Amino acid sequence: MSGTVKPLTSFLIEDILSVKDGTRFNSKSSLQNVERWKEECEMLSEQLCPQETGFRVQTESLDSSCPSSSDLSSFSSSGKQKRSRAAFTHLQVLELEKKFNHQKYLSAPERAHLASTLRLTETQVKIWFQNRRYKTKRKQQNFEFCKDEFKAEGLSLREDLVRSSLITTFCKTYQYRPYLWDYGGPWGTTLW
DNA sequence: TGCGTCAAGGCGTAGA
DNA sequence: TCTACGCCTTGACGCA
Repeated sequence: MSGTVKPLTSFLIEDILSVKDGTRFNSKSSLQNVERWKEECEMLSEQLCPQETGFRVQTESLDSSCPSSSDLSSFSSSGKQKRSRAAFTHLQVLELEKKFNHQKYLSAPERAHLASTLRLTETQVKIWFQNRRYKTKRKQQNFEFCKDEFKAEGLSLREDLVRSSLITTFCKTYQYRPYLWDYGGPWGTTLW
């Protein structure tokens, strides 16, 4: 795992989802990211799946930015091995998200299959799902917390969430749990 | 440069 | 004992 193989770009889950829903992430940078991501996906699709439309995953298309074990040779100045952080490609995340939308847990064979399809290790897929479940849970908890707080203040939730500037200040207080402002996600319909 | 995000590390727990 | 999980933290990275 190393940083020698750089991903095409950085991106956010929001970037992917805001392609479908351009109204939610309308900041300048978000739009730029979306455009950039669309271009990259189109490029990849053309490159790798010339006869197919959309963003179908093919094994060949997932030349992961996931570092190989041979890249583990980066060391810090102290001689300690530098910790690396793999950055999955857009398509990998897209497929993982799609799978997660259908099932929150994978069996071993399913995980193995998904891992080989996406050219990731089974551990990476396992950890991704683990982190994803935790992220969703935190988001849910955060929402419940905010909801309770607003109820306590006598505000009707959805309208006032939009209207009131209180939401800004309130949730800044809880910015250490950023997931509330993530996209709707698999359980997003229960949130928004 | 501070901050947010996220893959991965680490620890405790449960089930087979 | 092994494996996978939840929970929380760490460290790398990109952005404003």
